[in-house]
This record gives sequence, C-alpha cells and structure tokens, in this order.
Amino acid sequence: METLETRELRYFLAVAEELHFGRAAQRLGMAQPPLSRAVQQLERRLGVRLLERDRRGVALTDAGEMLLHEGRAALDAVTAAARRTSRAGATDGTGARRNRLVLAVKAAASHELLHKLLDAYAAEPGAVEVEVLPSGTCEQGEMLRDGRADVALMHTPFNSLAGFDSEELLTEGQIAVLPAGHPLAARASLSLAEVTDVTDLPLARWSHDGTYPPGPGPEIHDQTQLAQLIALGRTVAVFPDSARAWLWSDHAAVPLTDAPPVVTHIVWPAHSRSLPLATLIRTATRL
Amino acid sequence: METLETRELRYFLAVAEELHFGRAAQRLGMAQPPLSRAVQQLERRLGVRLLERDRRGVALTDAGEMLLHEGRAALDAVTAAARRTSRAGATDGTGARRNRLVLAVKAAASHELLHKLLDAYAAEPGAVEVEVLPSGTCEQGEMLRDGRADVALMHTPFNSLAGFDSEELLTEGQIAVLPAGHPLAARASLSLAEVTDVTDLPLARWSHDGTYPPGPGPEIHDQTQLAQLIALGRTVAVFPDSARAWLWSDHAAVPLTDAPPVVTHIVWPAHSRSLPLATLIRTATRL
DNA sequence: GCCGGTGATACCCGCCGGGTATCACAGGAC
DNA sequence: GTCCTGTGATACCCGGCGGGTATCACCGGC
Repeated sequence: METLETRELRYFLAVAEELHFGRAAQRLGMAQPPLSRAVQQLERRLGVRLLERDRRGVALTDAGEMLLHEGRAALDAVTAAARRTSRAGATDGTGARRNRLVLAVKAAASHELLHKLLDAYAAEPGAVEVEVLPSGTCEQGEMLRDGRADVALMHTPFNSLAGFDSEELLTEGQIAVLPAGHPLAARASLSLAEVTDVTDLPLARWSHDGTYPPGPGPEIHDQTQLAQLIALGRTVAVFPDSARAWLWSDHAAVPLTDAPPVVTHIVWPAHSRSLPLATLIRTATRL
Repeated sequence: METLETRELRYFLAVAEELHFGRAAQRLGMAQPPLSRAVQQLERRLGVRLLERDRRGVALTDAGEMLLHEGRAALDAVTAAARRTSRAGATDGTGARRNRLVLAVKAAASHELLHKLLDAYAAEPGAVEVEVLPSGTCEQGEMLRDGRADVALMHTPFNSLAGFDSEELLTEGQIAVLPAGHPLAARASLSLAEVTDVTDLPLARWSHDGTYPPGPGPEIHDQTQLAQLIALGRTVAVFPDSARAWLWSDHAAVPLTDAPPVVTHIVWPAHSRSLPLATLIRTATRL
C-alpha cells in the first residue's frame, strides 16, 4: 500500500498552512508547478481529495484537515527521531561519547526546584550532562514532541500533559505581584476577581509568536519587562508562589485565595527508554 | 538540516531488526547493495554511526538503538496519518461521505460493556458508524499508534496506557476458571498463589507472534481452545469477572481474593480532535 | 588452501523530482 | 464588452539519484 514520504508530508503541510500554492512553494524554496504535481500525486496515492481548489485560493477538505493534524504529529515524530539519534551519537572534541539529556524549562520558573533537581541528579551514579533548554512561554510540549528536548518541567494548568508520561513534583499556590505602593498591596489576601478587576492595573498581554491578544494591558515578551512595568505601577501579574524568589523591592506579593494551584510536573515522551532519563525521573520524584 | 525520508527509516528499521543486510534487503524486496548504500547515506546525513559492521553480521550502536525506538514510533505516526486520512475521505458506493470510527477491542472481552456503549452511542445525535476491530491479545496500543484504530478499550494492568489519553469505565475483580470437577472448584475463593501452584493444571501459554514463552502449560492462540482445555481438565485460567458471560457448563468460576482488579478504559491518541470521537468518549464515561 | 558468506564498491540505467514556459480560467476595473 | 491580474494546472526537459547486476575484500571454518 502507500508509503507517504516525509517530503510529501512537508509539501502538503506547507500548502495546508498557507492555503496558497505559490506562497507554499516559496516557503519551501521551490517552484509552484512541481508542488502542485506532488500534492496531486499524494491525493491519488491516498485515494482522497485533500484540497478544494477554487479559482482564487484553496480550502481544506475533511480529509485534508485530518492529514494536517496527523501529519504534523508524524512529522514531529520523524524530526524527533533524527534529532535524538544524532544527539545519541554525538561526541565531544576528544571523541568520547557525550550523552546529554536536554531538559526544557519555562524561562524563569522554579529556580529553586530546578537547582535541587540538578544537584541531586549530578550526585547520582551514571548521571550524564544535563543541558537546560529555556523554552518560550508554553512550548515545552512541542519541544518534547519534535525531539529538541528529552524531558521537561511543566506547570498545570498552563501546560497540557496530554500524550506524555509525567510525575507530580510540587504544588504551590499563586500570588498577585503588585506595585509596592498600591492600595491592594496592603491586603493579606486577594481573590482572582479582585485582581483582574483593578482598572488602573490592566493585566499585561504576552506575545504569542509575534501577535498579542486584544485588551487594554501593555504588550510584553519578557519577564524583566513585566517586572519593570509592575515596579512602575503600570500593571499587575499573577504568579506561582516560587516567583517570590525574583521579586524586587518595589514589588509586593499578596496570596490569592481562589487561584487554581500550580502543579509542577516532570514530563517525558511516553515511549522513552533511556537509563539516564529514568535516573533523572527517579531523582526528581524523590526530592 | 537533515530530512530523514520515511524510505530511509524503513530501510534502517529492516536492517536493525534483522541485523543482516541480506535478509533485510530480501524483506524489503530489493537488492543488498542499494540498501547498504542507503544506510551509509543515512549515517552520513545524521553524522552518526548507527551500525557496527562486523565481518559476520551487524550490531546496533547506542545511536542505532535510539533510532530503532524513535524511528518505529515515527514510522507508526506516518502510517497512522496516511490511514486516518484515507479513512476520513472514504465514501460509500453512493458517493456519500462515510465517516467511520474504528474501535479496537480485545477479542472476547467486555461484551456487556461494549454492547451498552455501542447502543448508547448510536442513539447520540451526530453518531457515525462504529467499526469494531477485534484485536489480538494485547495489540490495541499498536493499533492506535499506527492508525488502524481511532479508539480502543483497554484493560489495565494488561495494557499500558502510556502515551494515550484515557478515561476509566469499569473496575472488576478476577476469577479463576477451573474444570467443573476439580477439587478447587468447590472453594468459595482462592488466592493467586493457590491457582498458579496447582501442578496438575499448568497455566496455558499464549502465542506471541508465533512463539510461545517457555513453561509446562499447553500452547494456545485462541480463547475457544483455552475454554476447551479447561473443560477437559487440562488447565486453569484467570479472567476478569465479566468472563462469566461465556463460561460453559463444564467450567467453574471461583473469585480470586488477591488478584489485582482489572480496570477497563476507553483510550485514544492524545492529539485526537474529532467530534464523533469526543461524542463516543462522552457517551462512554456517562454509562 | 579453498570455499561460503558477510558487507562494500563500481558501474550503469531509467525514473522521477525539480526547473521554465505556458495555459485556462475567473474576477475586477473601466 | 476588453483588458489585466492572479490563481492553479499542464507540457516539456534535464539531471540526479534510487535501484539493479557484477564484483571485490575480508574472514572463519572444514
């Protein structure tokens, strides 16, 4: 039966995302005609219409929608295989095997926990070098899926653990981080509603791949920016307890009574079978 | 950077499984020299030695081991994408869309539950046709992974739910199924140890892709065979409670006190996003 | 020493993936 | 109406590479 080469998958995904053969071809660094032909071949091979060609533009059929989702996952799995394999065979300058573990963590989260974990793991027999890979807002899942990382620290309810194996490490409450002088900063505790309703301190909007959600708050893409804006009395933010570690003297932290607790998990691809990874996980759960 | 075509993956997996270029080439329906060359190209492209070539035979390096595992998963994902896509676009004779759900179930398990589930789902608005795919001993996981199935009923602790999303449906105890005339059949309950220690009734050995684990028990590959052997007083078996439904008059069922409970789950690939599937899952959890 | 069997090499060919040029067609502007 | 524009599809050509056959290099064993 069919084979579905990854080249065809890449081609189809480009077209399905751009919904335009010309732009897709440009993105792929090739001309439009062979791209059209390749997609037609793919459709014939699968015996399925993937795209509804209209005179101006392209639309996905149901089958195309399916291939868009499944194909992304498949392509991620393939590039993950390639990446992990070349990492597994990498050697350092001296030719010695250099078997690293790549751990993806949200940029400025859980310094405390991370420190303890790395120290404890380094003391384990058979520990390998751990490369800490700071990842953007919520992309640890992607990094595990496409092989850029072998294991990650994730935080529910912000990250989804779907499709991975995980172990719970730490549960913490959340705090509101306010300008030190703000009236609410004197309170012993706050509710989520009280924080989101403060009209003089609109919640900041994080950059999601270049675009910002609509709203009144300032646009940021960096935790330091946020800290500064809070210190300047321009906004307020909600963070897990452990964020107290990086607060400035201009900041005030007030516990939130009704915010969902943040649970830190150690997460890895379900099919992983590597001794160093197993050791790291065991170390983590014993903290 | 690299691309890793699925053709190369298939070739490498064949060699890694056979540990022999000649046999692998035969299995792939091609000659040995181009296969050797393809694997060399793959190694160069990844910058990694995958195989340790010895004069007689081949051994996997660590990187090769990694690519064997990751590559299998990746190839499964690719074929899953192909299968699900062509299913999503399949039409019946009249040209009407024929959107089925494929449900994998262990051959003779949970008739009761399955029946209720299918009936309840058929009554839901927007229900599509459900194809029930009887799967071998424990291969529902593979079927979900490579796209032969969209959703499965699995039974812990026999199946592993790793890498999937799941919901619990039903918990049941286990029973020993004995020949009706056997002394132990009169007992009100038994322990696992008592059952496994009965030397005149050695536990049967199930076929695992053509081979059998070592042991004294009879070799079987079919539930009817097992039922017959029990009725003939040649063996004993352990099953979930629901197996009572298919017992013969020559069989006796005795509850086991210390056997782990069997939990039936409904299981699906974590990234699934289909309305019919969501409906089926919701129906199942409401049973 | 010869033979069998391993994987690697050499060489050739045909196919197919990619390129350029062009077409067919639908909307708009006027 | 008649352009013009921009879409995807078609026609055709070429080079590379995937696959084949023949052969080599090597080693273990009878």
